[in-house]
Amino acid sequence: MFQPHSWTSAILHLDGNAFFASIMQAVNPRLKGKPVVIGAERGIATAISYEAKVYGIKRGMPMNEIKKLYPEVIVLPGDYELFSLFSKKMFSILRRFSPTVEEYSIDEGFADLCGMRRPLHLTYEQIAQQIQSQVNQELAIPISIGISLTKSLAKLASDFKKPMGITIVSGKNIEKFLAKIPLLEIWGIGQATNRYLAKFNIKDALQFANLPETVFEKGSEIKLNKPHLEIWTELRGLSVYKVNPQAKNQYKSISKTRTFRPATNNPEIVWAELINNVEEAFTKVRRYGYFVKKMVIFLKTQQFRYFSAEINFNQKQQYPLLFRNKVKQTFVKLFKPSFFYRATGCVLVELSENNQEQIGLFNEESLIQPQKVKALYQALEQNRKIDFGSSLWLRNHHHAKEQPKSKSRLPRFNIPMLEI
DNA sequence: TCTGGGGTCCTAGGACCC
DNA sequence: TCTGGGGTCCTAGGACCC
Repeated sequence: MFQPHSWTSAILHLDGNAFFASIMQAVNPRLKGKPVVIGAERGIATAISYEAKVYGIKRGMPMNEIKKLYPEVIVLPGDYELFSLFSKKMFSILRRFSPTVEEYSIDEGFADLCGMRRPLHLTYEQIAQQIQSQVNQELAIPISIGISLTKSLAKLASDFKKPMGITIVSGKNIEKFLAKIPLLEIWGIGQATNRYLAKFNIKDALQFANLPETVFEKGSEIKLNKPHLEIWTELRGLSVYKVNPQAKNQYKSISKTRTFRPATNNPEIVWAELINNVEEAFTKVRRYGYFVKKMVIFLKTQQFRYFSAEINFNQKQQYPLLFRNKVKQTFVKLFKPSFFYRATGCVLVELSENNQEQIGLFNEESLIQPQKVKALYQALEQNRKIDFGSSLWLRNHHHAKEQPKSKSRLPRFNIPMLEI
C-alpha cells in the first residue's frame, strides 16, 4: 500500500481520439462510419479512424502499402489549419473547468482540477462527463478522459477506455488499476526499458511501482535512471510532473530531414538533398526570428548508420548562402562513396532571438555582402519561383530521373504546413 | 516493419584542469 | 611513466514522445 487515500492532487488528461481522422469525419458527413486514414501528404499514416483501425492499420504505416492492401480505405491529406482550429476550441472547452490547462500537443492536454469540485458543484466524474459531452456537442469529435492523482496516472487512465471513455483512478484504486497495465503502456517507458525489465520479470505497471526505492541507488542490480524514478513516484500517486499552463513558443532546436528513394552514392544528389534541408530549416529559423550559432549535419546510410559533423559559426546565422562553402567542405569530409545514402538532414541548435548582427572581416561571410543576401532571401520568400542552384538541380535531375511519374510532388519552398 | 519527421531530455565517457 | 584523485565541461548517442 503505497498510495494516498485522498485526492491530494487531481489531474485530468484529455485525449482527442483518432483526432485528425475524427475531425475530417466531423466536417464531412460522407466520411462518417467509413475507414479514414490521414497523412496522404506525408506518405505515412498520421491518424487512423476507428473504422480503419479494425484493419490493423497502425500509425506510421506507409500509405502506398495501405492503399495496396486495403483499397476501400479512404486516404486523405491533413488539413492542419482545420485541426489547429478544432484543437483551440477543444482546449477552450477544457478551460471552462479549470484555469490551469496544459496544451501538451495538438490533440491532448492536462488540466489541474485540484480545488475545482466545490466552485463547480460537480464531482470529478461529472466534470469529465460535462467536458466530454460539450466537446461532442460543439465539435462532434470523440474524446476520452482520465482523472487521477498524477499526470502519468491520468494519461494511463484516459488511454484505458477509448473512444469516448472516462476513467477515474482514485488513490485507493491505483494498485488494482496498475495491475491491468502492461509496462510498455506507461508514459516514458519504451521498448528498451520494457525489454530490460522483462529480464527481471517485471512486466506490468504494478510490479514496476512495487519495486523498492533502493533500485534507484548506485550499486543496485537493476539499473534505472532519473526519469524512471520520476515515473515510479508518479505511479505511486505522488505528483512529480506539474501541469504547465505556459504556452510553448520557443524551440531549443530546429531540424529538417528527408528520406529519398532509391538510396544513392552519387555525391551531387546527396549534396543537393542536404543543402535543400539546410535551406528549409533556415526558412523556419527566419519565420520564428531566430539566429543560429551551431548546426549539425548528418548523412544516413542505407543500413541506417549515421555520419554527422558539427559546424560552429563565428556569427549567429540566418541565411545559408553566407556559409554555404563551410557546409560544402564539411559534407566533402563526411561523404564516402562506398556507402549508399537514404537520407540527409540538419539540426540547428543554440538558437537565440537577440540580434547582434556583427559582420566579420576575414571570414567567408564578409566576401558576400550581407545586405544583398538578405534582400535576396526576402525576395525568395515572397516569390517562390526563385530558387537556388542546388535545389534547382534537385528538381531537374534527381526527381525527374528517379521518380518520373511522381505526380503530386509538392513544390519546393512552399510555406510548410503547420507542424504537430 | 524493409523501417517518416520533428522534437526533448538524460547520461556515459572523454578532454582538460588542479 | 609500470600514473592518484578528484572536479567540471562538453559531446555523441540513446531513449522516448507525438
